Amino acid sequence: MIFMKIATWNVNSINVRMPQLLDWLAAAEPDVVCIQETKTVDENYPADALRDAGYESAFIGQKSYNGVAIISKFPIEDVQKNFFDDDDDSPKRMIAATVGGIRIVDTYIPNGSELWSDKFKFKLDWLQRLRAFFDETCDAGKDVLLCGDFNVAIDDADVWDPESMTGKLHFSKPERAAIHNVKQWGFTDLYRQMNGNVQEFSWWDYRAGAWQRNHGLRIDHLWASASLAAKCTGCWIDKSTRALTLPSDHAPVVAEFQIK
DNA sequence: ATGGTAGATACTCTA
Repeated sequence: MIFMKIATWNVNSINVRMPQLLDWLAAAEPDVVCIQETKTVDENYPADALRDAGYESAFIGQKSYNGVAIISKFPIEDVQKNFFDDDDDSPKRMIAATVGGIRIVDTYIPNGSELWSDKFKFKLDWLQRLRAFFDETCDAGKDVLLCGDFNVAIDDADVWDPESMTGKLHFSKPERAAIHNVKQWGFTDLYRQMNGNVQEFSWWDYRAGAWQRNHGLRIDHLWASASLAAKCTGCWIDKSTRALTLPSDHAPVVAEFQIK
């Protein structure tokens, strides 16, 4: 039997988080990690240090903001960076690649800022384009994995206080409808499939003691097509990194698959 | 059209 572990982690600056990332790679031994918010231009991406740790990289970054990477112990094939209708000035929020026969799409879905803002419109539009990307380039009958920082909580069990969160950013009707439309392409939420309706979070704001009070949200997700979901043997949130000094505000989420 | 903190860049924006 051959197992494959695939993780998603918003590291909030790959260069700041590099010591923690290397420690976590050694401890958790994932085969693939989809990384978000690298926050660095490609010239400063730590490809050599990751290669020394046993991981090849595909990455697309920019100054200060955004940036995504897929790192893997196995060969990375057929890399696509951003959508076809993006240009050089577009925020770097998507990278897709094939690893071990699985089409992996790593996304840093826009935060949206405020519900009345242009950035929120951009978030909804970006989610429409993500759905179109799957319609145009992927086969729902094959092994496809969508993962990343979705910046959307799906249901009540994904938020620390559903009542106070309803209608707020990350849990408003329009963004939940837009992410649901992406899911309708043919995805299964692996965390829910493997854990039922338990309440657990993947992100805690740096402010207001959110971590200490467990005021979190589950906004980091791994969604699989039917054939890939059937191979999943476990999915968990690794909260150990969030308790470290100077942590990312997001915890890694891991899924394990039996691929043979 | 809030304050709390963290990160990158250059003292403000984004999350």
